[in-house]
Amino acid sequence: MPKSHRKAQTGPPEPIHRIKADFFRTLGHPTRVRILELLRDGELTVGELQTKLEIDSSGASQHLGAMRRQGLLDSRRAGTSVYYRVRDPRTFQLLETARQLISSHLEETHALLGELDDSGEAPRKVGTKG
Amino acid sequence: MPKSHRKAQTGPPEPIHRIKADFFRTLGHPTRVRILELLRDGELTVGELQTKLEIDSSGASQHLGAMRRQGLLDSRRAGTSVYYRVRDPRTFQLLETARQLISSHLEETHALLGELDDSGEAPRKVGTKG
DNA sequence: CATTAATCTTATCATTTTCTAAGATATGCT
DNA sequence: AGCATATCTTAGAAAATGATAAGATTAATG
Repeated sequence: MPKSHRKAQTGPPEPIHRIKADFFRTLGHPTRVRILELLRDGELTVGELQTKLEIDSSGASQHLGAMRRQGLLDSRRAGTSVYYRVRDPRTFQLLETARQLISSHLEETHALLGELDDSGEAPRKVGTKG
Repeated sequence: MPKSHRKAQTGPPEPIHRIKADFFRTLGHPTRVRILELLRDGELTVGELQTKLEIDSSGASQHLGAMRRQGLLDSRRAGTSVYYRVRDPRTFQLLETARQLISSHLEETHALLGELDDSGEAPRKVGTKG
C-alpha cells in the first residue's frame, strides 16, 4: 500500500528496541569484542588489557566504561589496579552464536563465488547488481 | 605496567574482530531490531514492514539492505513486491540471549536503586561518582 | 605531604552513521 | 509504449561515535 515518499516518524521511539539496539551497539566495536574474548578465562587489570590491546589508557577506560555501563562487565579495585571481568557467562554464549551466524554466512558467500564458473550466471538476489 | 600517555595502534586492525563488530553493529539500531522481531513469524513484504514500522521506503530499503548484506535476511521477489525473511533461526536465539542479559542487568540496576534508602550510601563501584 | 603508578575524565576533531529528499529501476497491466 | 506500484539508490545535511591529547583522581609509599 505505501507508495508515496516522505513519511515522518510518528509514535514514541520504542524504548524497548532502543535498549536492545544500544546493547548490540556496545558490542559493535572490534576493541570491545576483543576485550570480551580476552576476559574469557577470567579477570584482567586495565593495564594488562591495555598492553594486550595496544591502546592507551584513555581508550581502554572508555571502552571498558561503556561495557560496564551496559552491564557486560564488572570491576573491582585492588590497590591502584582495577580488575575487569565479564559479568554474565551467557555473554559468551551470545558471542558463540554470533560466530556461528557469521561463519555460515561467510560459507554461503564463498559457495556463491564458486558458482560463477558453473551455472551460467551469478544467481543474483533482489537488488544485487550484475 | 603501562603508565605513559599516547601509544599508537601498531599491528593490523584484527579483521576477525572487525567482522564480529560489524555484525553486532548491524543489530545496533532500533528499527533493525524491530524488523527482526516482526519477521519472527515469517516473511513480510517491504511495504508491510514499512507500514508497521512507520518509515518511508528509503529507510526501509536501507535497513533491509544492511541486514541482507550482513547475511541476517534473505529476500525473494514476487511481482512488484519483495518478501524478506530471517535467514537463520539462530538469529532469534541470539536475540533471546541478548534479552536475558539486558533483563538481568536492568534487574540489578533496579535492585541497587532500592538500597539507596537502606544501607547508608550508594554502593558505588569503581568510577561511579557519588 | 610529595611522588609515582594506574585509571578515569574531559575537550576537541575526524570519521561514520543516520535521516531526508529526490529520483532511478523493476514489474505488471492496458 | 505508457502508466502505476513497489522497491532501490544516491546525495547531502545532521547526529552519533571514536581517536587523540591533556589533565584530573585515586591509592600506595616514603
